[in-house]
Amino acid sequence: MSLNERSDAGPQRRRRGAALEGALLDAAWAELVATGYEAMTYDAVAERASTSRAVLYRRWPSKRDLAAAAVARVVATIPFDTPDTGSLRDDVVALLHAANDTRARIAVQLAVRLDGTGDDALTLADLRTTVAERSNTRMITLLERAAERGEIATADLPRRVRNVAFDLLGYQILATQRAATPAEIEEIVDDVLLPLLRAPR
Amino acid sequence: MSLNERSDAGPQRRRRGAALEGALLDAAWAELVATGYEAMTYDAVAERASTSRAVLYRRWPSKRDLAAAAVARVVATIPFDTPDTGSLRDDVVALLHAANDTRARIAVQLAVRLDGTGDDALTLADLRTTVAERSNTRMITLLERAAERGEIATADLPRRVRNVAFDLLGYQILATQRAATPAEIEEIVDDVLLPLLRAPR
DNA sequence: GAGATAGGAAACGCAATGTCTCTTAATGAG
DNA sequence: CTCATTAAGAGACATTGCGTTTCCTATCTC
Repeated sequence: MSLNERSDAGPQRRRRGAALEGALLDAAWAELVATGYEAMTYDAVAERASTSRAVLYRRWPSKRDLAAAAVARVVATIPFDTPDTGSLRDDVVALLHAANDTRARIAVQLAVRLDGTGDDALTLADLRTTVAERSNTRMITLLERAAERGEIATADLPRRVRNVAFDLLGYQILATQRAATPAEIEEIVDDVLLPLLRAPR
Repeated sequence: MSLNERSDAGPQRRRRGAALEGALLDAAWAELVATGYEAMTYDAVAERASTSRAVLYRRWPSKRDLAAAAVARVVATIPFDTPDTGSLRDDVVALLHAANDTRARIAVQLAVRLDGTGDDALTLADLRTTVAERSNTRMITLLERAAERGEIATADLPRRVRNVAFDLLGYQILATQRAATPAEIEEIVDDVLLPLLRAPR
């Protein structure tokens, strides 16, 4: 007969500080993934985190604050390495696949949904800026490598051009409410980005 | 002492049928514009339309249905003519300006937000398809004219290329939660679309 | 006129939000 | 170790919006 130590363990201990906050945001994230933003409730998050709603309200005065904090924390964990395949096409395809990750997708969808005004708008602007800057710097690196290899004439391109692949992926995700398929990613790169980069200027 | 005829007028008359439905959707649209989807309530719409919530529920069983119907009705009123300026660049800029209209913007934002499943997903898919098809057919016309004028080599282009301007505009609107500026529209056309159309294939 | 339909009003129940009070676990200082 | 402070967790309460139902009666057709 097995002895379940967990259910017979000593009295429950209260979490405090960072450990508690981590557990709260984990629960909020799990609820977002499981049911979406619309259906997420303070009650559900509190129950999932084994806490009371007052604990949540003490930190995040609104549902959007809580959701934004949960997503911001998860976005920071996305492995967003800079690929180096030796070919620009394959580099960008790999980078777009990383951006197609569930975490990034939910972040994009949420950022668009929460068109906040007031204090929380700063959090959302930060979230969008963070995602944009991370993709932007990596795209610049890929373009510079390609220029060095002679694949493209120059890496000195308008911002619109540098961003076009990510913007199209972002729109794809938002318009379809699902992750992009590998074929869709290749379309973006093969039909739009590569011809655009090779266009005479 | 003034006599206020309106308050002393005969008994209020009930609206019926199409007249009532128009008034309901007008009110829903006004509420969407004034406060956004999140803050829109059945109570507010009913009050704005001087009706009861039951009247709304008899037609639209959920908030999203009501919002979608209001937006679909307004989208149909957008003057979405096909420009003919004699220059592809100016044609596309004009077309993007039309798509930047408040009505279209709110439609795009709402379509993305209401990631429906079940019966109402059809309404939303229709809304997205309607907007996409209208822009798509006009873009094809502009491209064909440009090819005839010799501005571009061919109008026979991948779907991704034909759609790139509208996709980028859509993403611009969603990412910033505001209408695109004229400069942003020109960027899309001058930095991305035109070079892409002239790229060798 | 009668009968059918549906608009409008009011009431009800439920769930989620938002708030408050109280008990007590947990931590740090002395 | 004790004591004081902080805040976690529980529970209760009020409000609001959603969703529904019932009833009265305006409106239309025959």
